[in-house]
Amino acid sequence: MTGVTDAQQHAWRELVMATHLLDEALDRQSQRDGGMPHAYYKLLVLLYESPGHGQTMSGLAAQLRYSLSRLTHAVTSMERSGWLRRSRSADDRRVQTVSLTDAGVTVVRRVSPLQASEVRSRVFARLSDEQVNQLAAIGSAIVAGLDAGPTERDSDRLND
Amino acid sequence: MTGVTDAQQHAWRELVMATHLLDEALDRQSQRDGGMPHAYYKLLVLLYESPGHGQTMSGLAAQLRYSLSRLTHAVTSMERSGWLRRSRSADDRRVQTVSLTDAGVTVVRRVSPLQASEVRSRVFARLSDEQVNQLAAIGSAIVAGLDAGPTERDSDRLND
DNA sequence: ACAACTTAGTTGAGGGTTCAACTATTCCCC
DNA sequence: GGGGAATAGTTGAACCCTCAACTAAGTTGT
Repeated sequence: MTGVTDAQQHAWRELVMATHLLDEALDRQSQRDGGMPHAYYKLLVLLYESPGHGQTMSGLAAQLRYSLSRLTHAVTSMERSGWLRRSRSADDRRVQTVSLTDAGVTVVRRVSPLQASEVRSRVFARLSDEQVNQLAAIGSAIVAGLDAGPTERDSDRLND
Repeated sequence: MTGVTDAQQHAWRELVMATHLLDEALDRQSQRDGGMPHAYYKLLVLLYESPGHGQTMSGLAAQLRYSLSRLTHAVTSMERSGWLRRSRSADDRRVQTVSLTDAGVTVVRRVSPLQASEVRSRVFARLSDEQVNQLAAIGSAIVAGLDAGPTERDSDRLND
């Protein structure tokens, strides 16, 4: 008795398909407009919104929920592309501070309106204001459920 | 004037984070319980639910919204793993029919309850019945907006 | 002050996905 | 019935991500 209702089953399938299509659409658009995967673009945007357009590797990884390894590969690649630069911190020499270059700032400013327009026309055009609020609530519940790794799976005390 | 409201912005960020965490969680779980990425598991499930546990490449690709190339690579890999088998159709020799092996059936039956339990405890445990219905509606609106590729992007007649 | 531990980040191998080019078969139709 | 065009699927290279092992620098306890 796994106890998943039909309504849950249906919602689940829609959700999984929606996330699949969303990921594809985002990647394709970031690739087309910015020449990078969406995961990289999110990193640029986060840097853009950070004080001084810069942050440490660990800080970025924590906010994006990327592994440090993934972030290292990403930063290495984007550094080659000229969008950002690394610099070792003076007081703690393990720490790398990553910051946007001018080219990085430029690309964010160029791509983000395109991204916004696409999001608006392909997603929000079909949702009522009420659904937008529902989506925010549901999204944050899902984030809460998935964030911070696998806890107890078998014991499962939450809902018996 | 990109015209994205604050509420939309907020909902968007929750949605993007939720899909990111969801993808990661699904992949990690499929990898742990079934030794394959979630995209592969979805393919097995679709085959499992198909008449005779079989379908053509194009049929699978269409229902999963995978490219044929992706599907070819996936099927090649899963054939090596022994979960499915290809066979060329007799009447149209371009067509490949893919079908589950006994091992494939077994792995679906073994993994799916684990998957369901995880989904229930990590996602649906935090959503009310009403939110489940809202999620289904929102998910299907998003699928509708993203399915069937980029149409007009600049003209954007839907909402002016 | 030295060893053990923790924190910050890197590396490389392995596997998955995309994209563009390609083969093979069937359809259309004149 | 033969020459395009469409359909079905494959291939290989490039790129991204994961995982496990690793280096380097700081922290702690004694």
